Amino acid sequence: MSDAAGQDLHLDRDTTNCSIARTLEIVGEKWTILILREVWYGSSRFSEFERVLGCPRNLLAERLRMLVEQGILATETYKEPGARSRPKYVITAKGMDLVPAVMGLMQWGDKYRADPEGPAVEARHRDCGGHVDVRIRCDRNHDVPLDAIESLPGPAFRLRPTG
Amino acid sequence: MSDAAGQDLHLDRDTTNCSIARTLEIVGEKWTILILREVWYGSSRFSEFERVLGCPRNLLAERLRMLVEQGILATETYKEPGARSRPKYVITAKGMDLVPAVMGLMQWGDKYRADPEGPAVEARHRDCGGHVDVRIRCDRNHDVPLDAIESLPGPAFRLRPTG
DNA sequence: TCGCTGAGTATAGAAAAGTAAACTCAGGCA
DNA sequence: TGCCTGAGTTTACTTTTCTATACTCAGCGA
Repeated sequence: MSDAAGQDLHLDRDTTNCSIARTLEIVGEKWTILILREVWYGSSRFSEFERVLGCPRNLLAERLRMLVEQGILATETYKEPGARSRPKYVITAKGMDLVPAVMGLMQWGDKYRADPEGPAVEARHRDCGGHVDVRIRCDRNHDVPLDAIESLPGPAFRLRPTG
Repeated sequence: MSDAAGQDLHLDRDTTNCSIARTLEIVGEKWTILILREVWYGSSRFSEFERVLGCPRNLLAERLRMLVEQGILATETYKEPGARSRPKYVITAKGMDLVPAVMGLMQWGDKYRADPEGPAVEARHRDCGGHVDVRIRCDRNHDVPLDAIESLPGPAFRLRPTG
């Protein structure tokens, strides 16, 4: 964004260790974030995901497998009376850490793509009932406006191998 | 997340007006977020995107067209001395509002998928140099821990048409 | 032991998305 | 006039996703 960033994060940087791209490798496929949304809203069973998402079962199974493999969801078992034990999916701490990203998407949709009445779902602070939103802060506790964020090369910054 | 949310945001809700899904309709396709990342890091020209992303031109053209159509990017012209005017792409306020979502993805990648040395890019507060991160706050200015967020039906909440 | 149920797997055909490479087009300049 | 360049378009091919349906498998209860 800044001139400094523009100069330093230049066109020859190695983009293979980009944190954004690496996250998208895991959650960037269709359905994945929507599955997390449903977990977050309270679903945990295969049939629940299938019903509310209306997504193909083979893709659902594949995405769930990947999310478990990545430690974003974990499997537990549940047992309805008179039925055998079956697996269910619960979110892990690693999965919870995706909440800010997903809430960021939600906040943008609320602002630019909501129905005239407003959003379909509201996020609130359980303790005080206040409406929550996603903000950028710095470690000196300033609220950082979007245009005051500067992107600089970090410790793993590399140039692209020439060729 | 909460029991209340689990009860209310149930399996028969209408998911067609979900803000997360609607945002993903626009930025959920491959390359789109990476294009925004590059705009954010300072690129603006077709050839710059192509070079740093290594993505196919037809998709790049299509994604840029969509981002402009959605008002996330805008076209301007630039002119190198001795060359004719050509288009370039700049981010709009609507596009800047996607920064929290993208920084959320970045933050997760920094935490769980970074190289041993650390992240490739660091975001800082331009005014104080402090490292920035994405946080959830409520409108009474509490810092909201991820497990204290409650999702409730909003004004546009609807049940799915039965059938 | 038989049927039922939730949670999948298997498979096949159609549509959408992605990739690679060749081609176009406009205008400045030699 | 003809060449060069950035910014695309076109086309052909491959891969991924989607849809639909059929099938499996384990264990509880009748």
